[in-house]
Amino acid sequence: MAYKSSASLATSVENDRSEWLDRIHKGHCVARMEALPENSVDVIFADPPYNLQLAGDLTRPDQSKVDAVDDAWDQFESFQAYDAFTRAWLLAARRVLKPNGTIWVIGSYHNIFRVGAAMQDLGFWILNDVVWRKTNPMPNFRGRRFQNAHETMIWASRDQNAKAYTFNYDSMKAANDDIQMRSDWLFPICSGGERLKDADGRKAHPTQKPEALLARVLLSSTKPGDVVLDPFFGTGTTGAVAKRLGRHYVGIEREDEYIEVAEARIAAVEPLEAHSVRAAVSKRAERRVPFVSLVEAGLVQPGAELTDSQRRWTARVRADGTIAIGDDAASIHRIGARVQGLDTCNGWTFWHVRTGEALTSIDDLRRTIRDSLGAVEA
Amino acid sequence: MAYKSSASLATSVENDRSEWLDRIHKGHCVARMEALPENSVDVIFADPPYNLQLAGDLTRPDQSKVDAVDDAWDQFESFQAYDAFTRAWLLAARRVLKPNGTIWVIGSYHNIFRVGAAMQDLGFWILNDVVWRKTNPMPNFRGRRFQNAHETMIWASRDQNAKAYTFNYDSMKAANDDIQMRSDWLFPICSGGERLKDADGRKAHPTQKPEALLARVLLSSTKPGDVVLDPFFGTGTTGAVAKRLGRHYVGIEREDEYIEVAEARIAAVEPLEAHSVRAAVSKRAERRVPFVSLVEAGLVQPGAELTDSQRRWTARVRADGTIAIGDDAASIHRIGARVQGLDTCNGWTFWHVRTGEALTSIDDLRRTIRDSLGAVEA
DNA sequence: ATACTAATTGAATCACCTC
DNA sequence: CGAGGTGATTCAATTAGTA
Repeated sequence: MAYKSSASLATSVENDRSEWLDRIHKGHCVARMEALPENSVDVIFADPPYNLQLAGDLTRPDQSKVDAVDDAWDQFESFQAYDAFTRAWLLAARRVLKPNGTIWVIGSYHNIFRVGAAMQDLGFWILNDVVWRKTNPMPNFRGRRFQNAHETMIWASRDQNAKAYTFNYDSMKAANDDIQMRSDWLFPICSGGERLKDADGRKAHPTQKPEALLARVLLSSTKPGDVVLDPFFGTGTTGAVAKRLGRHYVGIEREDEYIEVAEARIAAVEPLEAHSVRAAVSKRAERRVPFVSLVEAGLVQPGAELTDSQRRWTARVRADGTIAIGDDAASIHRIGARVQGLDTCNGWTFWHVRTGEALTSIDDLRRTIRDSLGAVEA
Repeated sequence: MAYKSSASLATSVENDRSEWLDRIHKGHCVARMEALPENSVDVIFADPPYNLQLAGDLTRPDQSKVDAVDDAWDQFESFQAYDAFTRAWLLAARRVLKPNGTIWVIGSYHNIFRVGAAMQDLGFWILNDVVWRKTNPMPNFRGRRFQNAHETMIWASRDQNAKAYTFNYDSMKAANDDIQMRSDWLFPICSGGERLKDADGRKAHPTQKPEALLARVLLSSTKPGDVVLDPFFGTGTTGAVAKRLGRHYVGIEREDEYIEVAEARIAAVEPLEAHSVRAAVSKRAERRVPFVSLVEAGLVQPGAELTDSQRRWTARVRADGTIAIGDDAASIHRIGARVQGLDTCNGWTFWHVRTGEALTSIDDLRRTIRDSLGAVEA
């Protein structure tokens, strides 16, 4: 154990938890983690650079420029350089983790596959991958891909054989209307009053995470009094939520600017009373069911005819969930509007399918789907 | 091209698509893909095995077998073997893919991170990761983890610079009630009548995917008549959906048992009519109509005034199809950009003509021209 | 103050054709 | 093959501005 035989500072931090607990440590994550005592941390939450590799500028349809994450800390020369960085901090993280500790790492498709593979290579044992579905993600402005509407978190134990890690199954289930908590979570992105701003009103950090996300992470996998380490502390969301929930935090951050914001933020946090440290689960969103789901579910066949309640117009259903009159194909709403010469139309109530002599509104068919979805957040 | 100089079978399959198209090829996926002509496939859908204990599927680079064992070192060994297997089939897949082709790979947290990292290492360029959220996933019986309620698909182009891959943005958006399709999709798992059973009533394949999932994959990223390859064909979901949607399929499968089921299944599929399976037309694909055509058609008179929707600026139409403010004449786009102080502007949507008190966008006039052209051509 | 409308913004790997 | 012109493209929330 390199640590025990090293400098007096290291010995002192090991002997006196107050010297390194509930504090932000300035410096590089690897060096600072190496200075912490091994087997000392219950949970790690890590939000490492995503290595976005953005090329040119991107403008919205109104020609305004998208504020890209172009900070120096997100730039790597190559995948190899990113992998080396990833392995280095994961190794240092594993050393400070208790044998029954767990680690969360969040990322996007740009980096999460490399991170996940490195975690497996280093001996971490993946317990779940958890998808953060954003209620309000940024659109895809050029229409060249699917809207990138989620990020991925990997939750892993230190070792394959660690069986005594903390998972508060019952509180997760209770918080989720007595249905076990799924691996896909729905939260808004961090904005509004929660989003930290600098003196000029600009966002203090480009990638601040919502507190609700961190709260569910900590409520699911830590106990009150546990030690939570965040090696990419930023503006301190992990620390703020940990303090509020009665957990200890350890933050590591390189940028003075972020540290300053985080210190003030955490100082203002009032810990909840012990008995009220419970899950705050967002209310279930209303289920939106797109028309294509009716086709996919077989409730409406491709090629079937839709008609309005007066049987004045008919349109034909296509496999991709559009409907067509002749070669004019678009959504149920657009076609409904077009035949009536209107700007808008609620296709759900306008269009019907024939069932024998009678007509059934496709809105009624949608109800069938909604009922079958049951507890799943749409 | 190694292929062209190889055996006569290979030459014949290259020369005659009917010898390898809409067929199931029995054998190992790598060997069978190597026997297909390069640059011949539009889209690949791959559902590779991810049971790390499946020794039979895993071979070292030298093709020697790996013993599946479960202590830590051998776990590492089997990761190595799994990576070698993954790289081998991905390389073979990349060779048969057209330059603007795309590939879908589905997996769970057991394997998807290794697969994704390998794809990036081999030069594939990730376009999206798409989450399949299951409406009815298997519960976590021991209550030691979150319910594993999703799987992950990676969608990638063959090369970083491939910009002309197929993505039916407008189809996806129209099918989703005119909101762009997100990266998280909600579908039930494959069960009930869709789930194929053997003579004893047991499921014919352990990981049969729902047809609705494949339908959205193919409707989003292929055109009618495209060639879809599935190197882990199983019971042929990809083939059945491809045939139904008017796409060609190529299946590769090792097990006779699965091939038999798949053949019968696909034979029973009735293709939808052509008009039901076309993608919604995108504006990008529409015939280009230059502004001067509106002048030539008499829809806009030389000397007429154009104005923006707020009536802030006006420009005068000239007989040559340019527009002018004072002596400053240029295209509808250049002048639109100039008055707004922007780099670019879509003059079609920016400029309007006065019709009495109201304004009509010149884009609407263009539609008139396009409609009349369509009548001539169609 | 209140209600409505307009503007802003968020981890983004975001054209294509012709000359 | 590179330069330059044409022209396609956004969802949910918050915040600012206006009546």
